[in-house]
Amino acid sequence: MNPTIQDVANKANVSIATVSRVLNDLPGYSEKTKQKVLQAIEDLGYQPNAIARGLVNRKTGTIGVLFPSVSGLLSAEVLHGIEAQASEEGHSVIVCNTEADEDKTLKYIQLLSEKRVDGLVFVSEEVTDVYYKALSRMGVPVVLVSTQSFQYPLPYVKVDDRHAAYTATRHLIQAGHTQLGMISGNEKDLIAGIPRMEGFKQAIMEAGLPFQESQIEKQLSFTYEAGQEGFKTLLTRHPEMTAVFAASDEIAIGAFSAAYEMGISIPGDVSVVGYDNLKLAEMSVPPLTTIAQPFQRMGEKAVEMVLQMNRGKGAESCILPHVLIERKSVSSRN
Amino acid sequence: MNPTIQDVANKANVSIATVSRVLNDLPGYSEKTKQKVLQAIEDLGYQPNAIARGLVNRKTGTIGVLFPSVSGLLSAEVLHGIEAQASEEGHSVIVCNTEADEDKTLKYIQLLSEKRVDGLVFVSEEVTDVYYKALSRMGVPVVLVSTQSFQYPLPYVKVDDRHAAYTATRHLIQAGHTQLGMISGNEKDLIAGIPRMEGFKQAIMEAGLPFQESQIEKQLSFTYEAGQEGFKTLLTRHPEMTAVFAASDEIAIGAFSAAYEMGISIPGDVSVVGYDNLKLAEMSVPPLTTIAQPFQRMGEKAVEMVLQMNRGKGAESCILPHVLIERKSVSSRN
DNA sequence: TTGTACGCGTTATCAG
DNA sequence: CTGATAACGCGTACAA
Repeated sequence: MNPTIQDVANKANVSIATVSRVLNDLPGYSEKTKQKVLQAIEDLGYQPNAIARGLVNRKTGTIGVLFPSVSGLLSAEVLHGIEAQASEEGHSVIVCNTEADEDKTLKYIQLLSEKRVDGLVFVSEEVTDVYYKALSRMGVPVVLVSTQSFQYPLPYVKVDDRHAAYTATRHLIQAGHTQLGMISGNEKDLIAGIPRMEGFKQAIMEAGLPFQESQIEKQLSFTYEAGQEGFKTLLTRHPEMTAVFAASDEIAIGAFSAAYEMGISIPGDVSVVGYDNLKLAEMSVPPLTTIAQPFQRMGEKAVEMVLQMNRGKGAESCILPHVLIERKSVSSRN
Repeated sequence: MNPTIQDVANKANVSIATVSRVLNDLPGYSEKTKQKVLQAIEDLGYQPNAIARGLVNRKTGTIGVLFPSVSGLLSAEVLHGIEAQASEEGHSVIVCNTEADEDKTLKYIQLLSEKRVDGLVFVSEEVTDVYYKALSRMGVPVVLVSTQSFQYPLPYVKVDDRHAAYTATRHLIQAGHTQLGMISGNEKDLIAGIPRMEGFKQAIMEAGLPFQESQIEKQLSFTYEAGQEGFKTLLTRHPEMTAVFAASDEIAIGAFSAAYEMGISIPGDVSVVGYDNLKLAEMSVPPLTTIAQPFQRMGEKAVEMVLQMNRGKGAESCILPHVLIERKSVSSRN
């Protein structure tokens, strides 16, 4: 049905070896035969079969990506970067939505392994030992995005969460706020939970401001609903509060909604700074001041690393810089 | 390196044919040998090579998806549905970001063709004749999502844009509004542009309300910025306006922002209904009343159709139902 | 410069 | 019930 390299060879009156040569432009044929071959390819509408090619080369030109949630605003941006860089380097990407479920994740790793992907990117999820075992059995490069493993030597790309949280909090302090609160996501989360709380605390301590645990409202997730909930309980507990650091943009926007219901003006009564810089952040009223994570760049970098690794070179983990994006949700008290 | 079916056969003292049989549970072997084989597979940690399998079966278990933008909120939801259904049916999906660029799109079609995907899903983009030519050369099922082709017989899945716009507008009218406006996206867009404008007009006519073209503000895109811009010019042109239908949620949220700047209260002064029902819509202040497109279901349906088609059966296009989601951005004048 | 022939890992046909 | 063996489409030493 689809013409094969053999058909091309016949039509051009050469051997398949020669066709293969011009296809991969290797040396070893005259200009004249090259033209004949090219012509035959054109005439037949020949398209090389990447499957057959993959079988012999042991390279599929495909990398797999594991997301805990593909519909998350965040994943979409990381995926964008991954796809761009992969395409740039002539690879394609297979997306997998694990829903943070162990069975599903394991099944996907198995699947990607059978499909012989050249490497994979593991996003925003903790690497448990079962995962690691499955991953290392594949024998292909793996790089982590927006997460990291303390037990296993997997290279990662992320921002410095603690530092970023520090930056956010410091911004609030420099604007003259002294009564600060934080709405945190999951406090069990070793990556996005704890470090951000520590950064918050550190900034406060350094400024010589008083600190007590009740200033941090610990929610279970980083969602909009958590933000609504968290803002309410935080402000009833500490009515004097004048600024809050939200551990994610979604939380921040949830806080906006709660504030609106409570008749609290932002940034008039209380200032808010978020974390992530999703599209959302520029579309809110008021536009959200937030810490930008370079999601797209993170995706790109991860792919670069994977590809570099299976060129034989090792790859070092990297911490990408975060940036504070000033918009309209913080007011100055100076 | 990776154990092959041959290794398993050796270890179990059987032929590769037998191993293949138990692998694909075909009939023809005793329980005893089955156990031996299974044991060998277990011991070796054997994983079938999907590439080799694909070569002989002429089926890769992979489908390709073409998006004009992967980072769009909308694409993320469609992708979610696609991935879910594909995974459900044992397939994986390769994502491609065309950026609505012809060259890129063509290159991707070529790539997917070489990778011998079993079918593909084409999202939110017009099927030009070059595309169609490339597509049909592949000889695999193609289904359109959120778009449709008038020239070519490609099955699609979408909502009835005209009807949905009608529903939205009618909702405004039934709430007692008589001075309606619309912020439209690209008026050249045969799918998302024109039909929605027609639906808007139709609802107004049917209600016996006066209509003039200036009630529709035509923007170039469906973005947030278009919404900001559009709302301003629309309301300066028609200060008497009390309700507006936005051709997308992003436009609606942009309108919220503009309204805020202009000191116009929503829904106090003017009511707004959006279109899409993105995550965004529930997170805005006030929460946005909007037309829900079942994006996830659309993605699912599309892969169902693709898979069904390469089982030999044809697939009919389908119009999925839209639903009006009432939230807080519309006030009643009755 | 060009062609032959083997191998990549499976499935499927056919003979035992 | 089981085992050779021919495809599948391509890359590549090796020979010519």
